[in-house]
Amino acid sequence: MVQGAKGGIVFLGEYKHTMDSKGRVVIPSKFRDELKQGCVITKGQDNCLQILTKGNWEEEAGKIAALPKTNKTSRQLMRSLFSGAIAATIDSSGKILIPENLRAYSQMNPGQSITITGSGSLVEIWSTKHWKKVQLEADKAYANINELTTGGS
Amino acid sequence: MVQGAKGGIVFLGEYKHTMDSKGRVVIPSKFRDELKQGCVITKGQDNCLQILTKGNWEEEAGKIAALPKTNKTSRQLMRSLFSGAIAATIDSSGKILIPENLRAYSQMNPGQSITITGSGSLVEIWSTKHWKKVQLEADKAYANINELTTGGS
DNA sequence: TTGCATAGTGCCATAAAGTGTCTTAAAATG
DNA sequence: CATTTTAAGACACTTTATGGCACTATGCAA
Repeated sequence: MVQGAKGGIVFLGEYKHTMDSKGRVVIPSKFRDELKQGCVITKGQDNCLQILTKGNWEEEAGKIAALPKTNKTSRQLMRSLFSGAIAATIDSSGKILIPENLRAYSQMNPGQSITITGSGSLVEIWSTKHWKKVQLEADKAYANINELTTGGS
Repeated sequence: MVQGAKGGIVFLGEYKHTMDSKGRVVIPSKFRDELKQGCVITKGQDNCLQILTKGNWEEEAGKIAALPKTNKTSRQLMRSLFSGAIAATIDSSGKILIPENLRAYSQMNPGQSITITGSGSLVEIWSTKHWKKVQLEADKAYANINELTTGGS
């Protein structure tokens, strides 16, 4: 809920771009203002990557970092979250570099099409090939939810 | 805990490097600034090595050293921690030497691939072979937690 | 002691990866 | 339709990773 504070749901839309030969992608101009003070890229569900604002990241990471290191599960959570994350900044032409391990995770390759989607409080990046599949499922789920919550606010 | 405060979560990402023929490894450039004033390498959990900043080491070691020496378990803990630790400095080309006893502990050999991961307040070094296993487990643990706390907060 | 073997250190050359910036073309805006 | 903004690709430049080589320090044996 805290993450809803200030400008919670700010990222909307779907954008198709191309990863350049060095593994960089252009961030849609509508997202840049929110992200330009710094952001963190993490591994998301279903092989996508997520871009979090600095604020959202700190909230998320803070929770995990506060866990006791003596506990094995805590250590695993830290390893998974922190090793799969990277701080990034948008360069003067609106691009960010996706590190090699995250490219591998999300199956993005230089020269290929990627899709960037706004997802409320965060941004997701997908290989376009993968996005198409996921989108179908998402639309289907949305139709179901609609039935369940008919008229829902 | 001090590490949770502000600059606590500074080490992020996953880097694959090679141990050179003399047992040295390159520290990823993103970690160097934080470590260049001196760091300590220790035996970590799960057969990894950890690199702590000087500050974190002193904090950690202080806690252990404060334990009652009359207690056998405390004495063992001290021996294990202090005998397995070594102060290190990053050389002019970004490398540190991993002493032979720590290489043995973590099963790293000259010429082989090692993986260096950021884990929030500390850095971990793994033989790549070993990391792959640990990473799977860690990701699984993270996915489980994520399901339970969907949406966070 | 001297010589030898081994471990550790420092530095350099090369190649690969990452970064910054510019140009052109396409798209959006008014 | 004119103007502005954005995406894509190209290129030069910088930084980083790796391997090699030479030098030093240390311990051991002859």
